[in-house]
Amino acid sequence: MSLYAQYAALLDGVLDDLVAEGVLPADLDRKNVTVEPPRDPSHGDLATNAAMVLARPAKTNPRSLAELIKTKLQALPPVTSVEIAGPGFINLRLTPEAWRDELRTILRQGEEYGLCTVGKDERVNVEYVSANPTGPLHMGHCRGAVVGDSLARILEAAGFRVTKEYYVNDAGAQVDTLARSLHLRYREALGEHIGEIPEGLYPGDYLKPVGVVLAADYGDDLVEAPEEVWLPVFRQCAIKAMLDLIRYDLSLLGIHHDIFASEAELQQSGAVERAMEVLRGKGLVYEGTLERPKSLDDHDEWEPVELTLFRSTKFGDDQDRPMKKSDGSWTYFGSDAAYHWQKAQNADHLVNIWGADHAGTVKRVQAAVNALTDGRVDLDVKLVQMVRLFRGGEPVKMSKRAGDFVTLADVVEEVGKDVVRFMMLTKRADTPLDFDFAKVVEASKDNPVFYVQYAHARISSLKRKAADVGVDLASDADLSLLDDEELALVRRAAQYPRALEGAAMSHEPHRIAFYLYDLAAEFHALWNRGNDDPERRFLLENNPQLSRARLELALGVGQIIRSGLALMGVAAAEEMR
RNA sequence: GCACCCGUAGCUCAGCUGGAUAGAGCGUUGCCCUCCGAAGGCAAAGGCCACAGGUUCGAAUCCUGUCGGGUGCGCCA
Repeated sequence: MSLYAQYAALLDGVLDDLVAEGVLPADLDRKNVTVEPPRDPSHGDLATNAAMVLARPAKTNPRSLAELIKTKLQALPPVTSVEIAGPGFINLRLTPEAWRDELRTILRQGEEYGLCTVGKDERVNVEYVSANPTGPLHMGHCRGAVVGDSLARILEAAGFRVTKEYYVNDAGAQVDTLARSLHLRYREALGEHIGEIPEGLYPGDYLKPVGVVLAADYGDDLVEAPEEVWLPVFRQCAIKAMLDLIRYDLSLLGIHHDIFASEAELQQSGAVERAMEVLRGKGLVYEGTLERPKSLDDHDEWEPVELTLFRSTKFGDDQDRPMKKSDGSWTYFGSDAAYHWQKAQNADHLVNIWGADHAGTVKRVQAAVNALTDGRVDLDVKLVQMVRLFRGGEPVKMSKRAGDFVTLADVVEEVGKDVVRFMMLTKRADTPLDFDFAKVVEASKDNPVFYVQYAHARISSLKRKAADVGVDLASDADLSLLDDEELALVRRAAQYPRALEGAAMSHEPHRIAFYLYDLAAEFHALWNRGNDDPERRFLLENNPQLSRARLELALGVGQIIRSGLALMGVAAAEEMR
């Protein structure tokens, strides 16, 4: 239980007492009562808004209720002072020993420190990447991959049971295109000169080795065969090869999904029919026509045709959405509705990480989930904005033709997995992100990756050098030797559990990166004191006891940095090179 | 036309799901350092949180409207 949660519980006890004494009514709603660190540290160690929130329902005023709470809080041993401030905040100060204890807790619990149970063991399905299986992953996929994977780690740390899932769009026209592209490569592997890859097919070299394998397996049997004969074979083979490629790309980032769900299998299983029948049973499916799309110009042609539609407007969508095309095949949304229903069978919450260009389809899928689960399961869609690539300030040019994109594998190879992952989390997901190959590997304070890693490297170096100044790591540290500035760093470290919980509940992994940056900045500031005044260095030749205590502080900070980086899927650096 | 996202310091962005005097980096200005505990340090200036209403003890945060920017709209996936 985090420090703040502990005091929230203590406060709860105080409120219970006040209820028992008849001061407060029993049926008070306390859900808006918080215990937090005050924004301004001069206000104290902890602050609660209890008096302000509860005064009105208790038919009293904040200041007098605060006085009652204050009296009881003062009796708690670790509390040195209680002040009532502003409109009715109650500010607590804790003894230095309380903070020393928190440091001991960090070191004792190690990587367990900060884990919490707000997830209540509920099941969350996080679906991310889900790129079409038509080629290697490129930088457009990278951010969603990192955001989704880090979010999954964070949710797990917050006490959710997490399933990481990838939806394979292997049922649409683009996988037929892929199969045709592969057929060309197959003929090429048999010695045929295929020339330029025609417009509309996938030109990338990555299909060549697959063509070679097929040439070895089938010889020239399928060169002259009609398309309906070879297409299914080539499609299946191409999809499998592309998924292997994608899995490999993801592994470069340390990403491994639990489930790869196939759209084609979903359709074959009859799940889409079943989903539609459920919706039809609720009166949410009908035959009708769509309005003319507003994006069309006046001269564009538009023929209204009768289709099978889902009443997503009942759930706030702009218009009803087709589930079935006029030729009887499923629309993407038709499958998708069934797919989300399938995910919801084994989940209490669904999270999708999507590119921001899919923003327009969020409502209809949420509508489908709501309808199919009768509101039992909620769907949160995190939209991820573009990454703009730069090299030394100049935009990296990419032409869409000829598959000339920057692949994820190339970027990871150039700057490393940890740099890529960290950088992808240095902004909120829904704002565009600039990624400059030169800047992200720069060794300077301007580079948050470096700055956080450098803090951890400094701490690691302290550990290595401890013995040189006669510090015995196995001995107990006398933490009473730490001064106020040093304990302030413990306060910052103790906010890690809050950062984790906030990131989990808001589905915002970037919060961890920002928290770590702040923590690192405060550590560096403390470290820099030693440059002006050698007596304030962490390790002192002539003072093993003080060195031991300060080392303990550093190790605590190092633990938090390591834990936080682990949530981001980033390895902590032992030294900088 | 409609929907979604966004609008916070000169620039790039945070702002802990409604808290106290709105923060950080860059840039600017001024001091200090040039020490491998390297890949700088300290400090200052800089804000009508786009605008106008509303909700309440309290709003950058929630609601409504307006203005401005981005993205999208299809029997594509």
